[in-house]
Amino acid sequence: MAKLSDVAARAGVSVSAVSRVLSGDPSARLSEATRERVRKAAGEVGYHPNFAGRALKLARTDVIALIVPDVTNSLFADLTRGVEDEAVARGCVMLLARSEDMQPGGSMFDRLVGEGRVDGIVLQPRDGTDPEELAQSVGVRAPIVTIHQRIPGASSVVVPDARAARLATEHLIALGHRRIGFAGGLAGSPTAQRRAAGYAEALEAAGIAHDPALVTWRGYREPDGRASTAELLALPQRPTAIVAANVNAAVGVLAQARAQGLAVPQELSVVAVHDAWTAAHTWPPLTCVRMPLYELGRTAVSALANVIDGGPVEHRSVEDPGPVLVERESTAAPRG
Amino acid sequence: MAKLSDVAARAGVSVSAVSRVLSGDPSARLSEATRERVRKAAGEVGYHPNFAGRALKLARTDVIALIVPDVTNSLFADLTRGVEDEAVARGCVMLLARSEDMQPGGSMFDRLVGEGRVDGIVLQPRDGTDPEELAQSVGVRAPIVTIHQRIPGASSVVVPDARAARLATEHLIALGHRRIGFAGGLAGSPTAQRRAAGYAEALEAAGIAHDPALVTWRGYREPDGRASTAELLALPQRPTAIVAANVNAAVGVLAQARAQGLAVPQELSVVAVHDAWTAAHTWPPLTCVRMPLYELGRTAVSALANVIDGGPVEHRSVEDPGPVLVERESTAAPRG
DNA sequence: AACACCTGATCAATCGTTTGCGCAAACGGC
DNA sequence: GCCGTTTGCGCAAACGATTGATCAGGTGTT
Repeated sequence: MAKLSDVAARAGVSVSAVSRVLSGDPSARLSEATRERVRKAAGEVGYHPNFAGRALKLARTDVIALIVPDVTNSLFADLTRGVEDEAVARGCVMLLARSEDMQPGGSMFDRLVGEGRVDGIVLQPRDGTDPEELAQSVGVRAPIVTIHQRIPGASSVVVPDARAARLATEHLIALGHRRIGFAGGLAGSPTAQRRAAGYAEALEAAGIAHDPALVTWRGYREPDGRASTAELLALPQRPTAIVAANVNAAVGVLAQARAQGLAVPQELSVVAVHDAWTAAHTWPPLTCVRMPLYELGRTAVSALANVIDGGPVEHRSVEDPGPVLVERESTAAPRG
Repeated sequence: MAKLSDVAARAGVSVSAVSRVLSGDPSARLSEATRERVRKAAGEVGYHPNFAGRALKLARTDVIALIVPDVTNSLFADLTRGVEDEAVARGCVMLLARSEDMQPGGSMFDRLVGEGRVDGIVLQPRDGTDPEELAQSVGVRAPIVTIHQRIPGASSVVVPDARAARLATEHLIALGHRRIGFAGGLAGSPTAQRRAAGYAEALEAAGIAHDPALVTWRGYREPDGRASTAELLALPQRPTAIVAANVNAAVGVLAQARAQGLAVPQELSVVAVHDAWTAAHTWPPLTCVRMPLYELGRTAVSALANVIDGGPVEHRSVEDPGPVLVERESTAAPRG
């Protein structure tokens, strides 16, 4: 692989001259003729700056890591694109890692951060992790921004969870539903709490009494949605509609409804927070509230860049675009 | 961040002594007392070898890249785990990249390979890419192993596609089906051809005539499955069952069947090659042939390690475990 | 007493880039 | 024709880890 000295030899100049030309150093005083010769020589030998040499000198890798609980969750498609687009726009490459082996304090975390392989981290903590404990083990060892959740001492970015859940709930109310269940996330999860709050707001605004029995706290996975639904449908006065706090859980809601012989949307309406590839291919296709996850990714990287550059800890919320309702076929007016 | 010289100062020895102790150099002559002091000092200052320094000296990063067409496809969950497990077992970290911006010759490819950020690449070419062209642009610029598909000059690893399709087809034949459609991948795709061959083998073994009209070549995505199904169901003598060459396409098969008012499995049986999270949550849940994708990942990394160490180009097929049929609810005996 | 030899550890060069500083030559003002 | 400034470029010192060569003492042999 061609190096600076190869280019220098070919162009008949010194290594430092080449370095300055190629990095576009504005303070460099070099004649246009020389610059041209250098660029030509670099092209001819196919020069690419050596990553290790540069990283060693600059103490910067231009790599940022995106760590999510499960890389293959279709919900992360948009997020991933957003992170990558913004990273590329800033001249960085994105390293995607699974958070299973990425528990802070774990050996993988050490390899990334401790060995200086990445400049910073965008971290989506696994649902149900304790923020204090997380902050402890992450320490100040690397610039980090969390998404969906705050941990002490680190920047964070969130999406308008409350607004989204409120939108979903209002959609059901507009259809005429009065008894609406909420299949929520884990009680400890901040996103779950914000979404539950949005649900409550919508009910209150419509003058509907808030019945705690209609709210479950199971989690975001498919079996959680199933369990929540079983619980809600066992109520003496069963709901005519369910807001699922997550699209994966919503798949479980549909499954449980089918298992109990309830037709969706005729006998039970279902609306989910989040949209994903899968949502359009369930039966019936799920009405969803699309969240600005692409922008979440871009914003997170932008916040991370600030921290890397020594900026202060900050907390952002992605407000534009806001959540938007995507109507499919899982919601309808209640019967009778 | 602590460096070698910090450890050396604390232990009262030279930098080289520390390096040798910590890297476990067997040819090093150092007293056990010194070794102990060095290890203690390293632990106290929290030493982690600097990635860039090491990479520069050794011309090795211990990073391998996994490049797939779409990171969020649930089919890649097992593959990803396999690649990562084997990488970690060999002391490497995995860098996961999307192949959209990873077209060989593209800027991202240059950054990974040209700048020496990775030691090698496990590449799953996007379906329908031309092997010749791909080989051209990849060149010999990096150790590379492809999966599912061969390109000239590079090692490759595949799974038993023919056996899998044969297994799926035999399952339908055992249920009593005689007129079986095949919703295949793109005609140019090697995996699609192998699967179609397995389908044909099963028919022949059962003494069923092979009707080319029953075989489509649309692709592996959901809309492709839908289109294939529409085509097959429009046949004068429609099939009673369909083998989908891919689980995503199978979702499309289900959707189209539903759109045409056909009950699955009563009026149409569906079986898919590949298993994934989604397959258990469609309606009805899909009968699938599970492929050894985890082992595919491990094998690919192992083959890549060989190439990196200067070994010859080789082509492997993952035979153990073989494909296995997972019966769910989308297949049944034909009516009447 | 002279010699080789082994042990335990250090010296110094090297990987490829970046960058502060120095040094000529050219230039302009008087 | 002298001096100060600008222009154009090269020298050399980092960055942190690895490793062949080297060296100072101690031990054993003749």
